This record gives sequence, structure tokens and C-alpha cells, in this order.
Amino acid sequence: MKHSVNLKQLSEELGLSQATVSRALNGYPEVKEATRERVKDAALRLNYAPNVGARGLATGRSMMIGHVIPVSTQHEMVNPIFGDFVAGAAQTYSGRGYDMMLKHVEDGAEAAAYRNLATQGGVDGIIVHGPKSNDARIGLLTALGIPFVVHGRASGVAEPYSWVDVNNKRSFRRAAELLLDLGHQRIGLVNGLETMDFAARRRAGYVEALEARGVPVDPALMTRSEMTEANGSRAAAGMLAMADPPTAILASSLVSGFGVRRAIEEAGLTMGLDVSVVVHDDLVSYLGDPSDVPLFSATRSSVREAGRISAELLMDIVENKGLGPKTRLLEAELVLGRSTGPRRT
Amino acid sequence: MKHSVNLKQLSEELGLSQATVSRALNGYPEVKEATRERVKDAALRLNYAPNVGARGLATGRSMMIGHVIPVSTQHEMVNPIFGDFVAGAAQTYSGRGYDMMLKHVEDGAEAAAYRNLATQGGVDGIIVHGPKSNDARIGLLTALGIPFVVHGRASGVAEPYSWVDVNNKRSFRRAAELLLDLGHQRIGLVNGLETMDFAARRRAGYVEALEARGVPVDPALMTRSEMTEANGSRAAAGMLAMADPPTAILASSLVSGFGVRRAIEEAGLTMGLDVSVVVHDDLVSYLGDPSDVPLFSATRSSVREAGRISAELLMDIVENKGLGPKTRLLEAELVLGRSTGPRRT
DNA sequence: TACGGTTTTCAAAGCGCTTTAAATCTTTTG
DNA sequence: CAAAAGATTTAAAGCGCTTTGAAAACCGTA
Repeated sequence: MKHSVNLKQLSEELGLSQATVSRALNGYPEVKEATRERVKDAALRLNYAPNVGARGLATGRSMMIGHVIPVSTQHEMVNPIFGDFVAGAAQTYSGRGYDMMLKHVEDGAEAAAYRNLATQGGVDGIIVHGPKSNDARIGLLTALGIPFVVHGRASGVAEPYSWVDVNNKRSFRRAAELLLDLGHQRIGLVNGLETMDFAARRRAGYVEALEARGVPVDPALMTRSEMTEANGSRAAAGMLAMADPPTAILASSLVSGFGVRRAIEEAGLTMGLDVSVVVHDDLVSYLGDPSDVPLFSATRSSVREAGRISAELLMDIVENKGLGPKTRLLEAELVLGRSTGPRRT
Repeated sequence: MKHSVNLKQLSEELGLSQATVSRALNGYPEVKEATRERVKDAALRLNYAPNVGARGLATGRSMMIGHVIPVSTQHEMVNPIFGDFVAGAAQTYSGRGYDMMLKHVEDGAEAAAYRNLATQGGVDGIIVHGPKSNDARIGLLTALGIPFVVHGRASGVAEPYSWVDVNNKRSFRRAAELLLDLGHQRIGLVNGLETMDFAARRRAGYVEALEARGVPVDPALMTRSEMTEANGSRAAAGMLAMADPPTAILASSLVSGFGVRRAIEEAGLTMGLDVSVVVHDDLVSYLGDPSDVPLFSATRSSVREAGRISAELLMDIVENKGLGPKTRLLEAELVLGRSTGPRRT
């Protein structure tokens, strides 16, 4: 059964030319208001919606933004913050008439995938997720000449490009300073994989804070792994079993934080009392803690907001290619919860 | 800078007609093997990729599957399992040459959004997420005549449609039976929102198990809310504060389970000893527990696998509209962890 | 009544691809 | 060696839309 019509049928039904109908629907001024109304009514009644492929062909715009799903190749893990980022971005796109395309890329086919994305005319722009410290995708996309925005930054890349990032270094520096102020000297770092740019920056902030206070940096107190509950727990358990265990731990995500808390409790200690904990909280919606005084002290920055901003930037670039690279550095908020307290003597 | 060519340029470069070049690249048999090689080489060399819009116009296929992001309208919450489901689906699509489009839909614009999705020719099929008990989308999409597969089922809908679902009723019945077998009589249910079909079915399974054993069903032991850590904790805390508290709790997700555990511990009790807990575990990748004996006893069913299967089904339907609705009922595995034990007397 | 200026509508080209029907080139066969 | 059969290749139509350049309709005025 046919439930919709195309432009030709619609225009015949109306006794108008396709041109006029098209103009009427797209808000061009040279159409008589009465005609426009008549056209709009008919379009609604006949269930007309312009074919996106055809429109794309004619305008050279697909009104689609491409995202490549960042599946950690090692453990088939989907980055937990991906969902919220995408939700924020999608909402923004939809407000401006764009849609989002998600592409799964098999390992090793990365370059080809981005190249196709750029050449097939299927998307007007691309969001790059999970940049590594020296990410080749940036150079590739720049060379291909397609608009893109990186969520995060890539330290090693010299050429300019557009990005939206949290000030990871500063936020971890501040978190570490908070713990130092509370009297802690042995502070553990349960970081994400440090091939990821954000994780490297966080460590830099942590190290910077300790060094600024003359507190020795102990490699044994710095771990890195994917940010799962299990990994957080394992890392913290290892530290707490040391001869000279930390009295505070800085964890790179809320989920790792849950693991850290478990390890603390399984060691017979109390979080916030025996061991202080600060986590980074991306405000992922379903992990939200609505309490007045949250469980965890945290550096907070909404990844959904980052999604919104990235989308906004990208669409601006797409619609106005003249402007140079745009960047946006977001500051994380430091929120005190019940997981931190002065060092016990 | 132009970095890619179109079919016309490519064919001119080769001294062949567009038809032959198109056939060569699309694997049609009537092209001489030598020619095909020559064409493929040139395509690679000149960075040719067919324009998806044009191809879609010509073939009537967009090679794109639409998903609508299920943002819980009440709290702007992104369903946590969405990420993994989508990852599984996207992987499957990509293996068969399809891509995935994600659409954000504002509240209230649902019908229009699905209608457009179906009419604009932008997608060949749709996956419906998070069906409610009497979901109007199913009737709408059926009427529109576009292929679709529902992840889950909608109890109230009589007409046939394609779906992929976990046997939620049976798995919660089994979980409850396990607890009954362990001697528990007061069993709490920390369920998801029961407007969601899956949650309603889980409760049905739970109730069925109790009634089959003649154990009274106490409404005070049945809570429903979005499946967050905080909600799980609050629900469990409430139950544990009762005069006649439960000795076992059945939670609808791993995340709620974390909350339940917290409440148990904050009540000075020990999970698995004083209070047994069984959760439903969607095997969401980043919450994975690699231990031999997992923390939680759980009914397990991979949502990523469900994504794969749903995608497979949908593509089959798209490519062969003749076949009637396809369905797939997945059984959850019951896995014993450290959170369950016999009732303490 | 006709004319210049506006406003509104139209015919047709073109976006880049696939595919049908026809043309050309190669083989095979009698 | 010519005709029939088979293998390749091509020209052109068409997918559904936007947009340019031209035509038609309308208006007030001379």
C-alpha cells in the first residue's frame, strides 16, 4: 500500500508546478501566502515528506552528521559516556534539522571508514570520539576537507582543528590539591587507559599538584586500566595492601569509584573516614545521585552538555565553512560529597 | 580541494561508460574480469565512492536503519542498555552494508517523527526501543508499511509484528523460585517502571512463583522506579526498615542491585548472608564482572546479543518483504554469585 | 487601453547513480 | 566463411528534489 506521495503527485493534485510546491514548503518568500497554505494543507493531508536522498542530491547537503562508535577493541567495551554524549548531540541536531548517523568500524578499517564517510556524501560533518594522544584521524579528516569536531584533544597533533574538551589537567590538579589540603600525602591515582588523551592529561594534573607541594610521586600509586567497577576495585585493593597504603584515592570515573569504594570496604575500612576518594563524574544520567550531599566528592562535567556543544560547533562549521577551527574548553566543577575528609592521624 | 571523483569523472578517466563502471564495481557478472580489475584500481586510485543519496534514489534503498533514542522523558535519562544494544546492532549492520541512523524525538512529536522516518525514504527499516504495554507505535508503523522490529514486546497489541525479547517472565519466575528454594519467604521486588512492558512481565513472573508456592504476595515488597543506583538503594532501605523485612530481594538491573547492596550494608547487614539478592544482568560491557564467582547472582542475557539478533531479523525482513513477522524469544541464564544464600534462621 | 513594474508561477536542467533496452564485439557452429 | 549465439559495452531514461531563467498574471497609472 502507498501511504505517501512524492512532489510530482502532490503538485499535480494541487494543479501547481513542482517548483512552486517546493518553494512553498521550504519557506521561500516569492510564494503567495494563500498558495503556501493550500500547499501545506495538501502536504499534510497526503502525507508528503521530501525524499532525503533526492533533496541531498539537489542541495549537496545530507543534513546528517556522522559518529563512529568507539568500541574499545580490546574488550569490546562500549565507552559508558557515549550514550549520554550522543543523546546530547542528537538533541541539538534535531533542533537544527540534522540527523545523526552512527557507524561501526571494524578494527584496522579505520582510515578507509573515515575516508568513505567523507567521500560518499552521506554526512556533512563528523564527530571524532576518544582521541588518542597522537591521533591519525585528525590529519586524515583535515586532508579530506570535511568538517569535523573532536570530543577531546590529541596532544601530539600540531595542526589546528576544532575540539570540545574538559580541562582534565586542571580538574585533576584541583582534586589532588583538595586532598593535599586535607592532609593526605599518599594519594593513589586510579586512572583510565593512558593511551587516551584525557587520561594522560589527568595524570599530568595529578603529578603537577603533588610536585608543586613537594610530595613524592610514587609510580606504585598510579594505575591505569579501563574504567570498570572491577578494575577500580582491583587497583584500589592492590594499593591498600601496600606496606605504606594511600589515605586517599583519585579515580577517573564514577564507575571506577564504585569499585574503589568496594575495595575500601572489603579491606574493613570506611570511605571518607579512613580513605578519602575523589572521582571524576561525567554526570551520566542513569548513574546520577540526586542527594544533597552526594556519595562521592567529584570533579563534575556533564558529558551530555559536551555533546550539545560539540554538535553546535560542528553545525556552525558545516553551515559556514569560512571560519577557522573552533575550540571550547570546559571547566569541571569540584563538588564535595561524603567520600572525603581530613587525613586521620 | 577536491579529493574525490564521481562516477562520470571516473568513467571518463577510464574511457568506459558509466554503466560499465557501475556494474564493475557492484559485482555484476556481465563485466569482463580484466575490465573489472582496471575499474577497481582506478576507483581506489581516484578515491571514488558512490554518492549514497544518488544510489538510494536509483535503487530505492537507503541502506540505513533508523533507531529512535529512548530518552526517558521524565528525567532525561538515557536507558543504560541502549549503548550496548546499539553497538551490537551497528556491528551487524556494518557487516551487511547497512548504516544506522539515530533520531532524537521531542516529547509529543513521536507519531510525526515515526511517520516521517517512514515516508522520507531515509531508512529501510526501524528498530523500536522500549515498548510500553500498549504501544501505539506498533500500529502506526504497521499501517505505514515500513519494516520494523521491536526490542521487547507490547502486551496489549494483538496484531502480529516482529520482535526480539528476553523471556522476562520466566527468568524472574526462576529467580524467585531460587530464592524460595533457599528458604526465603519474604522476598522484595525492586522493579523498573512498570509502564515498561519488560518490567510488567518480570513482576508477573515473580508473582507467579510466589503464588505457586502459596507464599503471600505483599504489595509493600514490590517497588518500581527507574533503575538507578539511588532508586535501588532507596527502595531497599525502605523495605529493610519494615517491621517484617525481606530476607531476599530481586532487583531488575545490575545498577539497581548496586543500590540495594549499599542499602543492605548501610543497614549493618551483609549481602548474601543476611539478605540474598538476585539481579537481572544485561551484560552491559563496562559493568562486566570478570570474576569466576560474580558478586551478584543474576538472570543473565546479553543485550548486545539482542541488538545483533534484532538487526539480523530486520535486515532479513527488509531484503525479503514476503515473509511474515519474525520473532525471537531469548532465555536468560541463571548464574549463581556471592549474593545469595540460604535463609538465616 | 496600454505600459512598466511587481508578484507569482512554470518549464526544464541538473544533482550522481542504477538499470533497461539496444548496440557492438567475439566466438562458435554449420 | 557467413550466420547465429554469446559476451561486453553503451546510450538514455528515470529516481525525486531544488533552482535558474523565462513566462504569465496582476497592479496601478498614464
